[in-house]
Amino acid sequence: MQGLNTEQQAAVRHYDTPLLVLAGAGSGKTRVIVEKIVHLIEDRDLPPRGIWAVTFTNKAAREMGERIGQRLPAESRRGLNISTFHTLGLNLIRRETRTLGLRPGFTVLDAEDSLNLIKSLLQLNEQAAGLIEPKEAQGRISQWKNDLVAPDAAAGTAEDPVDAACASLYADYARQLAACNALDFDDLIRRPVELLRDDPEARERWQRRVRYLLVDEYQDTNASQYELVRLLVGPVGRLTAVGDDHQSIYAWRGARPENLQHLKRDFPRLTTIKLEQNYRSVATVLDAANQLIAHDPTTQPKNLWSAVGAGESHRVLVCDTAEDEAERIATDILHRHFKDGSAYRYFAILFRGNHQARLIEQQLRKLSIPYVLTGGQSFFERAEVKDAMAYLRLLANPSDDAALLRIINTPRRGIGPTTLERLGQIARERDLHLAAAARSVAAEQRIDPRVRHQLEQFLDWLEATRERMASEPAVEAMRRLLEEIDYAGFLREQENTARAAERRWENLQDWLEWTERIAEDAETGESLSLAELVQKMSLLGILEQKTRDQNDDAVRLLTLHAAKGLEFPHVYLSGMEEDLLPHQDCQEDDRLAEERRLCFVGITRAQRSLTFTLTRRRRRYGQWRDITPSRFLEEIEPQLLRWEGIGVKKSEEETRATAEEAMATIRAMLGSR
DNA sequence: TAGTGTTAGATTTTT
DNA sequence: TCTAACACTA
Repeated sequence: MQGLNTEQQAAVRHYDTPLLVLAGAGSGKTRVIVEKIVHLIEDRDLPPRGIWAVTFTNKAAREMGERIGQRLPAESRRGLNISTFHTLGLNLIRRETRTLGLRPGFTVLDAEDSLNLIKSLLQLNEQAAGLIEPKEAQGRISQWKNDLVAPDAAAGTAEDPVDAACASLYADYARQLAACNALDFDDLIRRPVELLRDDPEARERWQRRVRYLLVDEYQDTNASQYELVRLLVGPVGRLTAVGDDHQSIYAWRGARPENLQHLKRDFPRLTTIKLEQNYRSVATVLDAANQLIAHDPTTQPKNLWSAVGAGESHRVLVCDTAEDEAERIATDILHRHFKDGSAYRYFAILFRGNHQARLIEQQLRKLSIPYVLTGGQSFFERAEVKDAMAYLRLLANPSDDAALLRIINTPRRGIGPTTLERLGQIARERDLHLAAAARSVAAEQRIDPRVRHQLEQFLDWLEATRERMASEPAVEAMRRLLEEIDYAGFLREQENTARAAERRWENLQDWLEWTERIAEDAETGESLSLAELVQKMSLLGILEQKTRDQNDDAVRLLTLHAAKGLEFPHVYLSGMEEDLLPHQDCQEDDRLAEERRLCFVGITRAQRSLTFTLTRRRRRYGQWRDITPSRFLEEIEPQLLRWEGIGVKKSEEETRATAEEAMATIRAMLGSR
């Protein structure tokens, strides 16, 4: 309890009724959750395995685990359940596999697999083909799933042809997933909810297991996640929910910030505690944040204050073009790095859209400023990693059609689209998964003998490998598998340069090491089965370890969304312009309010200094457009802002002069050492 | 199956 | 204006 303020202590101690902690930005909410878990174990004598803490990201779960590790010795925290919503769902499904009508070794499809599946189903569905885009259908189906609407119910409520077509596709999709013994991400929440809702015995079993539940970032829960919370906690409601409606920025993907309000409705004995003392930022940063968020009509008022220090007013840099903006940010950082000796990692540049990062990256590179770009999609989508995963998945689950489709001709085995098309037909006719269809075809005359031979060989090889896997560590088997299919050779064939092939091969080596770590990492110490391993890996994503390695001294580039939960001494908020922030597609009330909160999140990331930047004109889709400063700047009191560069239109020459001046400063500083 | 032409669309994203 | 995904052709 040491070092906690009165409200924080109250939140930690509160036990008998459900609790909602409205935790303002930087108010030490993770600390409260961690201390509360310690309190539950040490003072309330709850067994660790009865305590469940749920987060949204693996990163948050890991951090929480680490912080608990610093507070409690291993033996007193053994069995503690700290995980993401999805991992919690997966674990529940694993224990209830049969009850749910799944076979062991079921697959968890990622978004890309699910999209591919939808694409292929779309072609077959006469009602839907041509009428809808795969992405659109995927989004609609996901919405239904998150709202716990079954396919037939969706069909029943569909109001227009597009909706009806989506509903019909939803039915196909559900059927196909069942046939493949596969689940998508949404199912990891939805299936447990349905089970707990419809099966009183299962519900009781789980409510006994969950003696206390803590949920982080409650404003980000969607309808099914909230339902899962309710069902796990039962009517007694041993629950602490921590959240902040001011930081609700994910409504666009199904989050229901009103779930904060619903808690009062569903748990009448709910107690609410507000945390308003901020431990992160100087006063001027909080002033700006408070003033801005006061304009949000959809959220509850909250007033952040801090004892960190007064702080200065915030600069607003008005730049001519986006190039100019990028350059001024870069030179500014360079200046402050050398002049004030601030490490590069103390700076973060935030933006609304990823495309804005491009120019900034260029400028940083030009000035040799080290940076890391968080988020984006590059590493996640690495084909080589997805291929390897698909092999593992297919070995664990022979009916994983998505995995089979991905790798049956990778590397080339002469099994092209025509063959696959025919296989798909046969599979549908006889109600088989693709591998089984291939097996039955191989024994028949319906397909070109050469292709038939290829198929047979592939299936035999797969079977042999599967048997071997039972008696050998998965990673070893996987190494051998990659040799056998000469994946390295395949990469060399694919890539133009040997270097590129080399790099991708190295990615795979990284992946293998990572796999090995996960295989051993099981809490029990015993190694995981292939199916367990694959399931766990599908939820983790290789992204995790990569970002971890990047603790070096570098400027951070992030989207506003990706910045949530982080803090930096010096923050640059770029593109403070109408149509960018707020984004042009978010002019309607609710969405506009969310844009404002996004800006609020950006501001509250700053510990010591905050710099807004904007341009006068920007190229948009090839057209030059005059820019209006963001309305959000007007919602902050003028005396808090220090505008620089208004009315001064910089010439090319002057721009260059700025850069040269910066370089001269640096040379001087380096020379004087 | 690689190579070329055409067209839409261009926010935020975790699991 | 640029890109990426697709459909079509050789």
